[in-house]
Amino acid sequence: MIVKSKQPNVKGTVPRRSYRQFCSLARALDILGERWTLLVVRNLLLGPQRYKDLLDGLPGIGTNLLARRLKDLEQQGIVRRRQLPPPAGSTVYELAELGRGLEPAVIALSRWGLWTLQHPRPRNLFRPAWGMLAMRILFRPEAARGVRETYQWQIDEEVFHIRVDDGAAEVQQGPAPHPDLVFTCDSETFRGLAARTLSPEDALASGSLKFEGDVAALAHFREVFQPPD
Amino acid sequence: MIVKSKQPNVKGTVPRRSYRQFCSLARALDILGERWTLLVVRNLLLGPQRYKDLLDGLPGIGTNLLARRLKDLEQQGIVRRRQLPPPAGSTVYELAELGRGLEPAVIALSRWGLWTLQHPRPRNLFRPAWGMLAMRILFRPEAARGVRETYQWQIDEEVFHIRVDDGAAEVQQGPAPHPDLVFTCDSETFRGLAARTLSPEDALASGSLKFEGDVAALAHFREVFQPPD
DNA sequence: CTGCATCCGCCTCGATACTG
DNA sequence: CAGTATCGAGGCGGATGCAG
Repeated sequence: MIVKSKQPNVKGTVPRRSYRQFCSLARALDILGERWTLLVVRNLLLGPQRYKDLLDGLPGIGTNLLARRLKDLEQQGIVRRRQLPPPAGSTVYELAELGRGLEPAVIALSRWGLWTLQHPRPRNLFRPAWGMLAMRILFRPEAARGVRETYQWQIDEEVFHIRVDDGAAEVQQGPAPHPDLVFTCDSETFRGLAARTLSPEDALASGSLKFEGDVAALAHFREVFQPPD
Repeated sequence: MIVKSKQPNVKGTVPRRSYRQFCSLARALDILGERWTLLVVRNLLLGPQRYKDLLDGLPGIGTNLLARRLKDLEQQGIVRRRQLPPPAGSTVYELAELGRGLEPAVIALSRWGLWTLQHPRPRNLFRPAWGMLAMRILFRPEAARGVRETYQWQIDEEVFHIRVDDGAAEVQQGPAPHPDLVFTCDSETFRGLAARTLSPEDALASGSLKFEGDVAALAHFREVFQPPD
């Protein structure tokens, strides 16, 4: 005789599959362990996104699956659905407190995965937003003591900024009010920088990477975002 | 026309499902994101395990799935298969360098998941080994400066130890040579301690938790393994 | 056009049985 | 003890439908 461990599957109240272990890792994976879930969180770490933005930023996800993940994440209190004020009026998804608390875990997993970028797969896509995650990985809090600067990155048509404030760093999409430094490059160059297969020196020397701003700020940036070698 | 992105699926050389993104998080999840994989790593973080130990420590996993996960993890260089020297002679699985590098990510995810233990699910199982993971989470490096002690935990029939060495902590299964402190309790008590629904004071007062050793070491332990509140 | 819902084929998962 | 073989159920991926 087969005993169903799940409820009769009332539509909308599906009791998610669970490891049924009293363990914080297992419980975390009950919530985040399904396919695409952590990648949705990754994309939302840069700021609120519309449904369409998420679809574009998650190439390969099915539109149905994205909808389901967002619904689950919202129900779990990780993601919040919000209407932008007029005249925009569009709905955006953003991380709730619980979701923002995932940053350390996302960073830790990404840092572990850094080695894989040395062995690139043939047909892998790249988005500048994912490269900004690498910036978050390379950030060294102890080297940022006393530093209070904002760095802006313009990669092709996309803009991001990093706000460093004395040991803390925040990476967000969009321009910053008064950046101390503005970098400009194309997506290909940024890809190399993020994967550390292209050194900043070479990129600056070849002109594929340009910067505008104080030279002292550039020195700070290079000091603060250094690989742990 | 439908283009198959995968190879003809030759047995043994299956090209694993991939997000196909040039992103360290996506690549990490290509390797670790499938069901049970990180839980296998969690169990191996406490030391080498036989196949049977892993099956017991991962209730709910199918034996076929465990075999497949171990094979994949070994091929990825995360897990190593090793024969114990005679007279034991049994095969054990242990983490390779790459696998040991996963500890920060596992800790980070577990720490995020700690809040879930306040809302226990009805039929969730518990193993002392999972509680030792909580110990690793509660460890505060800055409070362990200058501390160089070993704490042993005897939970029902299982034994673990924690070696603290000036800002670093290592949690392993089995007894320690010369522990500075030995705790003894049953699984139920330990579960409450790990979930922080039972305070050490109450446990010691009620006698469900006993300790043997130096009182100064007990003070150190309490200082070093404190919640971040 | 955005923001989903529905449908369908395939592949992974989970449970059990079985073998060296 | 240490796995392999088998098979049904369900999650996933891709295409398409549809309402605001």
